Amino acid sequence: MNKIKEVLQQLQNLYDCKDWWPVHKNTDRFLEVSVGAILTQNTNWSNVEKAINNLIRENLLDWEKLEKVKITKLKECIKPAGFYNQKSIYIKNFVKKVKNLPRENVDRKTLLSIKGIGEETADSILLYGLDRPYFVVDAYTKRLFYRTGITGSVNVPYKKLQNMVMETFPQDTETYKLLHALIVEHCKKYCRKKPVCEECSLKKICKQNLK
DNA sequence: AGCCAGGCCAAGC
DNA sequence: GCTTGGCATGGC
Repeated sequence: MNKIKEVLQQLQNLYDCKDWWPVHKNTDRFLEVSVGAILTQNTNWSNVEKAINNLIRENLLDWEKLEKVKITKLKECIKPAGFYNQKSIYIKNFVKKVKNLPRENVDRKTLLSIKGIGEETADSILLYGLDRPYFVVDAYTKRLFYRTGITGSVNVPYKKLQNMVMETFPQDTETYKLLHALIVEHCKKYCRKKPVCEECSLKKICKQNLK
């Protein structure tokens, strides 16, 4: 039997996740998701929220405004999200490249050509900002897949993990949003860096338990 | 008081 | 191609 199906189906039985990338009302979803995806690189979401709220308060969550705003001002706003020197440049790079592109022309390759946007950030933007069917692989995914025995190493290349999911499940945006949400939910609660295996519902099927 | 969080890039093998 | 170090804040 397929381990990846077993684990993810189990998660579906456990959690009731909704459409989950948080966005504010009356904002450009594509822009807000993109900025959020950059800001959340190796960063806790609560810090990202502070940064996004600063941007909204300063009326800067807007393509034109972001392009024109002084870098020092941008840094000030996003400071709570950490790594603000590089992230401010990443946001500028993104806005400059994408602002005048028709959205149907924004594809994975385009995003990856922007300095500051790697595979996970690109796929997050595509899935949550543009409703394109790309499964997002993150640190949680790698960790969960490794510990449960879906993969044999923590260091499986991004594309390989993504393909595993995309070949196993329907190529459908709602499916990929749900699966990612389930993984995050479970890993935040149980499959943390320091795992809480005793209370974990995957205990019976997880490789960790067989040791 | 450390450790951790929804990565990415550049430099060095 | 793969590994390593640097980047920064706020919450627990």
